[in-house]
Amino acid sequence: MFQNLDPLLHSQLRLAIISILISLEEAEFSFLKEKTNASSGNISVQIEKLQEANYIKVEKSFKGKYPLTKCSITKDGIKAFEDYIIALQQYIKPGEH
Amino acid sequence: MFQNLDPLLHSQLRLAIISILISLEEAEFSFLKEKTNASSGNISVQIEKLQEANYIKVEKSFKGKYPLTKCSITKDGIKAFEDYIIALQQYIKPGEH
DNA sequence: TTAATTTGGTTTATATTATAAACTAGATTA
DNA sequence: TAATCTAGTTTATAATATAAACCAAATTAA
Repeated sequence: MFQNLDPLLHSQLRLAIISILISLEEAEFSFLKEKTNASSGNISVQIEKLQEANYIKVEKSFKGKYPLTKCSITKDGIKAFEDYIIALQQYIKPGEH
Repeated sequence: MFQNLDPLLHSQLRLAIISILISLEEAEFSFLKEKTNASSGNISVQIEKLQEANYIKVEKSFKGKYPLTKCSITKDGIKAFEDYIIALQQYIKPGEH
């Protein structure tokens, strides 16, 4: 009846991150932070979780002298996001029970 | 950019409960348990939380000799569910960032 | 008739998550 | 050279979800 909702995506902040990355080539740490209004610490932790699951790729470099973290979504991430949306439909579409 | 997702509804089990109740006059404890595949304990706790928030109404009576718990959604619950869905659109609709 | 099982739950404990606070390392500005 | 800023990470705490244990009464089975 109700499919499970991928717990990795069923989190406000991680869902927002994936939602941004799905329509962008890549995004910087600070960009994600600004768009999501999350704290650095929270973003840092959630990015790591998404990376561990191979939903996103994280590249660390330098912009001039400052560290720079760029994130992009992976194939697995796209798949997971699509699956999540499909599962979610069952919860938010009325009249299916 | 991203609206907050009501944390009371952004939970797989509570969302499933509300999703069922939105299209039904009322539902029994055991019905909700069966449809959601959750444990009694989990259902019990989540029903209480939804009730505390006044998202659902809980009526306790007896069916013959056994206790019977019936749940139904309230106006507040309907409003919260609708708001949740609207907020959620921003996360799952592509190309809005 | 009494022991085991079932119904319909609640309470409590534990595991998982999310969030906030503190911290790091180096760069910049005053 | 002291304070502040960038760009984060690590650690601690609070909140949540889930599982396990428990309860009272009813039923069934030996």
